Amino acid sequence: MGKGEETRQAILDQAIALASEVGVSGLSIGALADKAGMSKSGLFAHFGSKEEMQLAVLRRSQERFAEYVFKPALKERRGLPRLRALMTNWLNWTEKARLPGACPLNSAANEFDDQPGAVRDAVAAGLAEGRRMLGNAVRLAVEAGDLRADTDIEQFVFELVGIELVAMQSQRLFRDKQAIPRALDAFERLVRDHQPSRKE
Amino acid sequence: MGKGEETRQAILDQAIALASEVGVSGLSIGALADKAGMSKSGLFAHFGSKEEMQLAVLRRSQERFAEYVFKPALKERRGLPRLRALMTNWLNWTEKARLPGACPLNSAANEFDDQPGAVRDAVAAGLAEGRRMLGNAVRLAVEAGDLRADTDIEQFVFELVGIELVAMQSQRLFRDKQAIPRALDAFERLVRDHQPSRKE
DNA sequence: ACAGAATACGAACGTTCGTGCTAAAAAGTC
DNA sequence: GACTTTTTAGCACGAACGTTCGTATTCTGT
Repeated sequence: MGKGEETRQAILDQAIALASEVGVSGLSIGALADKAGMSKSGLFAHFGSKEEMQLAVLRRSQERFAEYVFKPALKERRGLPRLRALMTNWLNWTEKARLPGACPLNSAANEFDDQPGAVRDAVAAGLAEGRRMLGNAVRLAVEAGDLRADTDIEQFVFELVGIELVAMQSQRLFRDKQAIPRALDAFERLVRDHQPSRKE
Repeated sequence: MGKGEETRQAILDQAIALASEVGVSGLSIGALADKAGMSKSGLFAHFGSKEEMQLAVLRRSQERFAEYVFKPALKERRGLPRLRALMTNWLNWTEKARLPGACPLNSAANEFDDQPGAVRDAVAAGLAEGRRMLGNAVRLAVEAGDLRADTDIEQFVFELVGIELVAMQSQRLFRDKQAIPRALDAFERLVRDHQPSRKE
């Protein structure tokens, strides 16, 4: 890895941290350059445009997300244990990744949902992939017999995402210490509702 | 109502619409002045500072929210019917209010959760009040015997908010037509889980 | 109709925005 | 160690940002 790629990665690490506080659209080249300890134009040269920088930040965020949420969950047994691990990793990942603020992907989802363009597309694709992988974990839980066979997987994922979103709002906006416990309670209720009947 | 107050209200109506597309922090005085058909300085004089304008927009959004979500729900019988009305009104209110984008309060919640200051405080207070009123409706449903007496009201509201948030993300980011039906399904499942036993 | 107040405008402020251009410094290659 | 390529800094640009100020216009009460 040449010097260029090295500093590029360092920039992106700072960028993720900054974006988690001010959002992806609030990420300005000048402020990021200051934080990274280099000149505006020097930093700019790595990306060529602000939009390209935003896309790079999103890609990097997604990598980190996979690293902190999906990868460790693979150690758990397919089915409910893995699904539960996914959920708890998801609820804690920004903290584990030492981000000072919110999940950049989620912030960007709110900022760009009405701004057509490449950034919006990337955000949508990123979150869609997250839902897809979550759906896969749910499907495995069904196949393992941990959830009822007639479970509506998309609906299940839909509700999981809702639990995550409200937990983040409660935690970040209201500083509610009970946010994660409440989210886990909601998760367990959801699972209980889809428990296979005993005789199966 | 003098001329001043009149145009001030007109400005705020435009501001809510614009904020629903670009967010409350993305709301710039110049762009709003263009949209309102007046000069930057003329508009600015109505508020004295950008922050004051943002606070006015939030207050106005909250009024509109109450008008479209809470007020019509009062026509329904206390208990489950009113709660259901609240939920459907909530899921559709931006459309009913003819906002071109998302709920400004929700956007602001994401933008300001890491930006200490008066705006953040106002957003938190606004959403907290929303949760409180929702909690009140849940409590009435418990008292009416529509929900189990041991219902954890805060937890119930928590899950309602989650349903709303994921519905908005699905609708706005993914243009998912099934978002509202899925949200209503989730709501009915939540209600079913808290149904009083038959013999009571 | 007229005086006084309220409201709106245009111009300009200093700053920051994203983005080029050019030259210096650093890194990689032989 | 010289040469080439890559990386960084410096400077400037036009535009937009929030804000101030002085002046013009429009409203309001009498």
